[in-house]
Amino acid sequence: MSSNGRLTIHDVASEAGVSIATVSRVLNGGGTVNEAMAEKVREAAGRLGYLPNAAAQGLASGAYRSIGVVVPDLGNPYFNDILKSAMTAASADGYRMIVSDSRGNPDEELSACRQQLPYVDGILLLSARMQVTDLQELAAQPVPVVSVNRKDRNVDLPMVVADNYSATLELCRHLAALGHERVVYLAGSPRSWQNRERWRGIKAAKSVGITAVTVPCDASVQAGYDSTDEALEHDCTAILAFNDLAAFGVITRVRELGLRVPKDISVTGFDDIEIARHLRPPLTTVISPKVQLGQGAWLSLRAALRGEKIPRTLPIPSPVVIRKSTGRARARA
Amino acid sequence: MSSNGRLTIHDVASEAGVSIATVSRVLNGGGTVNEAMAEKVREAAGRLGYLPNAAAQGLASGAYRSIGVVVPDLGNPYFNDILKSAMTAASADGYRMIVSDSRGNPDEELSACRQQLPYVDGILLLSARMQVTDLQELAAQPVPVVSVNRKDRNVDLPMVVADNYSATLELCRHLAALGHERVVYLAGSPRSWQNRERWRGIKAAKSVGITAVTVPCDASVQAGYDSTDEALEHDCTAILAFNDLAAFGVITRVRELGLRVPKDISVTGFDDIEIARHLRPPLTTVISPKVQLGQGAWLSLRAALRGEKIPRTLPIPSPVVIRKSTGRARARA
DNA sequence: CTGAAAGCGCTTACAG
DNA sequence: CTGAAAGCGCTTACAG
Repeated sequence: MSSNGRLTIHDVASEAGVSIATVSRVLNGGGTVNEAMAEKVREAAGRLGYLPNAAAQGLASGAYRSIGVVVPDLGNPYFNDILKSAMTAASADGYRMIVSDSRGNPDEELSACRQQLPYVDGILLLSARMQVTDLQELAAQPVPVVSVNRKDRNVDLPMVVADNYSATLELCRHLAALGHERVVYLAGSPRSWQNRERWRGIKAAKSVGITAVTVPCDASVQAGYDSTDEALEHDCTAILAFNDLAAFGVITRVRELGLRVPKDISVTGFDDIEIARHLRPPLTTVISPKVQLGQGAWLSLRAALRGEKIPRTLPIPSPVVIRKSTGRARARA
Repeated sequence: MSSNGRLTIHDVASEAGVSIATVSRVLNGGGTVNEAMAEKVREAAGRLGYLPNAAAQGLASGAYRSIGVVVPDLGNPYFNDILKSAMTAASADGYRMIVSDSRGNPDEELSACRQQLPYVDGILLLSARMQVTDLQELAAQPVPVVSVNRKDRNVDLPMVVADNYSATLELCRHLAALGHERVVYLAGSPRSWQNRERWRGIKAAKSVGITAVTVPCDASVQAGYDSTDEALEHDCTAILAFNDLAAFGVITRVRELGLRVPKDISVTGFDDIEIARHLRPPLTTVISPKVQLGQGAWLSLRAALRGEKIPRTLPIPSPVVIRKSTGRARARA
């Protein structure tokens, strides 16, 4: 046993009376080993409770079996659900995850990636907010990187994205069919690709007769609550919130003002988090395919690690869920 | 540059015309180095964009600068908030985190810890559900482990815990003062230490005249919703939900049944997540000190890494927040 | 102050 | 089939 009290491959080797090379072969399935010997090794390893040092394995083999994940905000359930799904898939393949929180800061995002590069096999980038040139820098280095929910035509990286644009356009079609013409979009962060895509979808809805204005907001209940008064000044019949949390805030405030949802005003969210269907009225929203995004991200990264050819963009559909927070447009003032 | 395309310390050394030992000293501040030489090294490292391989550093120095974190459910915002807070503190000290999700499974919890042991400097265990004997096994090995929100008198581990017992007792005192006598506790997982502590607090409230029965529930909106009918059969005047999400479900269901909160029945939660104050009525709950738990966990672990003596238990107060979902008890049937 | 060398715990050609 | 040895990219006594 080494001085710091942890077992090494030498302990197992001497316990089993074989060389460390044999121990390594038995435990990793490399080469062929005499079955009796193999059994002795397994037995010794089991008795001692030996587990190989991953850092040493990585160094020796050149494969660390670990991937770095950079997240804008670990406190946001949306990212956590994607992270969880990716982690489940990755750990089934024997990979562990080193997680960094960039606190929504583009610089920290890049520096976290750079730091991880020398000792991970690949990197998963969730909703990257860094500059295009920084993304290009990452695309140029030898460690595979997969970008989730951020697409850029000028970046050569596998990109797994929810189809925010089509989803939002679909949401608008639903509103148009209910007679809505003038809506307000409560926007998320301008650095967020998803926010830009949603706004693009809303603008495209002009083709179905929807005119929209933007009011700055954010991805929280409080932000939705706070932005509602300004939204209502625009004499709209529907408010499209950046996400479900903000929509929750909108509904709370709208009711405080004595208005009814959806009779006086329709409200929509985005993501379909658990509480969406429990709100009163239940929220019309868009299902953000978090599980598929996480799995797709891992599958893309794994393919890249194996040197397989993969499509540059993997768009994942985001279906609209119509509930009770949207209804026929009232006549405007 | 090595064959896999990543820079090594040798690249920097030859670029700067010095030995790798000198590069190491300059970059780590070990020993004294001639300033002109040091400048050349820094310049070369900067120009090449060199970053040391953490696995190699860990192997050579015996300190991996990484800690393992085992979480029951990465999809639960409660754990994420603690994780985020601990990560912020740890990364300020130069430590990274390897995160494992045990999916609420005690066996996976233990095996995740065992796997991490050979290549991390310490382990953070959130709301461990494993058996006492397994915890004892972890306490016995050389890598420091800190347990968050799980206390056991028979385990010799630093334990950072929210004072669930006192908080729940306090919550009951508040209800007693409003005339409540008979309440229902919608319980969380029986494997959860926090659940057991909350129930202990409620039982202790017998001293202030509160009688309670337990109805099985869980930590989600849906579970709260589903358990409400059974709770109401117990002819109580207040329902104490395991957490805020469940309380949300309770309120939704109670209103569907035509009852008013708090006029007909009082409802409380636990955690004070963001939506708690946005519910109608705003929820009386308990602040779960997630930030302090995360920070406290890191400080304890850091102290252990430094070999400092630390108190075995660090209890963190959980203040009650009284809002509008609790009111005077109605006369019972 | 600086460098050559040993060593961290593994894997993997290379001999035999 | 098995072991001795080189090497992964670093750090750190040890000489000088």
